[in-house]
Amino acid sequence: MSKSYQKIYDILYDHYGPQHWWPGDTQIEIIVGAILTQNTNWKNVEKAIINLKDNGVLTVPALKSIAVDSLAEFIRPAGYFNVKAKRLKNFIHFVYAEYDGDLKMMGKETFDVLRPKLLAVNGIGQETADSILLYAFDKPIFVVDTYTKRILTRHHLVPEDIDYHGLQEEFMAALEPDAKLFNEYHALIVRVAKDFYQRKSNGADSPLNVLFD
DNA sequence: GACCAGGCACATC
DNA sequence: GATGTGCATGGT
Repeated sequence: MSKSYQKIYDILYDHYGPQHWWPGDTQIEIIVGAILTQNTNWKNVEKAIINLKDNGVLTVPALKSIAVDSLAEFIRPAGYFNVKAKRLKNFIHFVYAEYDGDLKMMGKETFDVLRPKLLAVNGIGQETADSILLYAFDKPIFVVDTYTKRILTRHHLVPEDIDYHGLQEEFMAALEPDAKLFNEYHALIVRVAKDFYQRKSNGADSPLNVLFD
């Protein structure tokens, strides 16, 4: 095992235990959440998801039928609601154009075929694509986010100017290509980050602060 | 009231 | 190719 990626994982897992990610029950709920959480607090996303559920819109066909303006109103609490409504629509159009509206069919694609297709959808960038691949379709790909970069650069494990792909390669070269491991690892990183910033605002301290310092 | 939150696309130089 | 900006709500 190169560097200390496994060690960081072990520290986090021993402290927090399994995170049971993604916080969502169905594939479409996971995908919608992945788009809505772009640069947005998860609590706000939850409010939007509840609106969609309560109004019976959290299905692929319902998202196809609903007018983009109505959709935007439902997801208002998640912020950027106009652009995100369009992004959800873009994804749904893609599912119908390529897979006849069938996520199961979509899931049969290998991730090296599916990833570029997702990235071609306007509004789906690298992190969103990888979140969908890993958490909705169980494909073994490591999801990188701003927390991941912050932890590694502050440990001087990677250069400051490393890009998304470089960072992803770091983990995927160092770890077994296991969807379960990648799932848990990313979730733990988000968990420790939230935990840290909350404690920081409370003025408390923790041994895990070394992960951010 | 400023600042941040599990990004992304697009404009401009 | 690098850097800047709009998108927007809700919690601290």
